Amino acid sequence: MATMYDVADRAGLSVGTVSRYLNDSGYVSQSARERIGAAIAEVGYVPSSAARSLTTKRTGLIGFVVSDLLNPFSAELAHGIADRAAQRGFCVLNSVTEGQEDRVLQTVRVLREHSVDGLIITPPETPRIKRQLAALARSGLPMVLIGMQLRPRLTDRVTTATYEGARAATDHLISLGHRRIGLITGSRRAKVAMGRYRGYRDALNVAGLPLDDALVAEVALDRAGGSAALHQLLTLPKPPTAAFAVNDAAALGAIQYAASRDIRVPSDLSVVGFDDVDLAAHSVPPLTTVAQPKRQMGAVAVDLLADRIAGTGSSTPVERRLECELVVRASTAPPKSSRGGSR
Amino acid sequence: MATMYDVADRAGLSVGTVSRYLNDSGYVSQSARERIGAAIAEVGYVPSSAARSLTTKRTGLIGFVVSDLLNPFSAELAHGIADRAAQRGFCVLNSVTEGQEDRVLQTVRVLREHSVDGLIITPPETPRIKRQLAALARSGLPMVLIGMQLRPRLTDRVTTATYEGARAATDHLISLGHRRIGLITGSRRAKVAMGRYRGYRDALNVAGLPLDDALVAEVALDRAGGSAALHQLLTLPKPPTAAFAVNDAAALGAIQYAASRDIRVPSDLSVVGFDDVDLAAHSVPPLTTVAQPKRQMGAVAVDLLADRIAGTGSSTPVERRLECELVVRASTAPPKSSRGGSR
DNA sequence: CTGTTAGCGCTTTCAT
DNA sequence: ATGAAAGCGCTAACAG
Repeated sequence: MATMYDVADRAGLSVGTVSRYLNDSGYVSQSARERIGAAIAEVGYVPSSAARSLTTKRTGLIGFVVSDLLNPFSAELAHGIADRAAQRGFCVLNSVTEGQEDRVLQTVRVLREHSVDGLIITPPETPRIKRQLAALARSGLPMVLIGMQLRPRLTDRVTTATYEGARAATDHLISLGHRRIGLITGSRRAKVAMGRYRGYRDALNVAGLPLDDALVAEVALDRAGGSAALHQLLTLPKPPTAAFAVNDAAALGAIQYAASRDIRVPSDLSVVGFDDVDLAAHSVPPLTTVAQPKRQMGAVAVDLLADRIAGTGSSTPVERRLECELVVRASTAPPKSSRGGSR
Repeated sequence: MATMYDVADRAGLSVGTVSRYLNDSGYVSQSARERIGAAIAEVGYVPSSAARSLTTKRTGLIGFVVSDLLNPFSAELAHGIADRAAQRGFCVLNSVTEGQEDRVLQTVRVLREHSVDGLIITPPETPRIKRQLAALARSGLPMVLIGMQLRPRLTDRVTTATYEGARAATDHLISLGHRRIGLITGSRRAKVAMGRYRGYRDALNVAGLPLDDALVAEVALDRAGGSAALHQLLTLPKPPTAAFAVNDAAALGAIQYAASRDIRVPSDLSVVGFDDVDLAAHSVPPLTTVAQPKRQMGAVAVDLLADRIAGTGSSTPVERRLECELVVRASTAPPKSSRGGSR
């Protein structure tokens, strides 16, 4: 493997000059540039990142810690991260933790041994992890969290406006003319579902609609749960004409249940989901849902991290909140009873 | 950041001893071990990978070049790779090329600049890429290809037994009692489809069934193509009672077409796909299909690569061929005319 | 069993 | 505008 010395020799110059040429630092005459360029090509020189980082203290590597890349959400995130990272001259090391506490910790150690310049993490929110992450942040390792919050804010963070997303979803149903709207959620007390619940509640409030506890079904947020929830909602004395599920899996489960009962979606019942997983576009009917800007979240995370690494950027932790987008597809329509909906 | 010298000082020993301790090479007395262990903890020492790889010429990094991580196939592959890599002490740098020739080349350069110890690649098979890859292989960079073949065999490779998979799929249909089985494929001449076509043909042959050219529909391998193909097959004077599509997208398209024509799958028509994409398990009805052992492919690729990097392993390129598995779900059944099928 | 020392390939003053 | 030389932190060979 050719080194800088080979290039320097071939060009009849010194390594210092070659180095300056490579890094665009200091002066290099035109003739030198040309000779160096030629020499590099001739000897097939490839810089050694190891040697470089030994002196610069930077590796150009960033780590992305995520529970699972099969999940389309994380996969999109990873893409967003990788793309922007490449633009900014970084390579990304993704590591998968399957949501296991010890794997998070272990993976972070491995990443540190590889001297990553920074970390992007979407971690399970366990106390132990939070503690470890806090320690890491204090140690000065640049990092940005996606979604999670750290006790005293010590790192940059990117989140999405799920509250607003949930409101938009509910508003959409309301503007279609629905007056009884079911909510399919996990525990209302769970942090993740919190914002979505509030969005639903406030949308109802603002529209002057009553908040009926019977219309809130708390279930497991998967297909089976969604099915069960809809069953529960439809056996109510006054069943809803629409349902908002706080994730797509549950929404899809609800649609499935409806199909099995010969309830037509959207003519008999409107359904809205949340997340925009890719199945959502292919369900029958295609699901109206709230999309999080996954790609952009990744890009923003990288920007935050890169600035932090470069020493640019605010001295205090930054928080970037990204908008969600309501994607209207075919699972929502005005209720039967009120043809024409609003307006 | 503490260095090995700090540790050595603290322990009252020399860096040589500390290094041996860290690498389990050479002798280190028990008392030394203890003091070093303590010293490391006290100063919070973390080895510098840069310095290490500068001397060892190894980074512990491997690159995975793939067109797209959103695709569940690649995602699974990536998981398989990452898991096994971690076990064998490697970290993986995945880079996405979106199937673009120049991005493959560029990404490989970036990876080389980061001094990866080896590469795992699933590339688009263009001549230019093949040439570049061949050059790379000759340069001595350990690499393993997944799927693709290089002209004179220069690298390790992992493939799957698609021929056998296609035979199994066809045999399944035959054993169910089907006698007229349509094939939905891309160009029979295309390399990828070749093995699958042959598997279909040979299964028919062995069963003593005629190979009817009219039953082979060559179309684009997507949903629309699958739809069109089925339309074509069903307007035949003697339409088939089953169809084998060489990928799931086409199979799903066929099922969709059937649904639109009120043809019941599987009672009126059996359909088999190939790939086992995750939609396959969720289609209506769930699709019988041939699964490739994606996870295992990744693991095997890493093993091959790691051996190559370690200098272990055969001196000539190795090829590992993995079995496919027929996943029987609900899109196949005996034909109406022959209740009970075989036996 | 342990210490010494020469690089590894590059960046970065400091001279020139 | 360019060259010389001192490290960066570690491993490996060699001496002891």
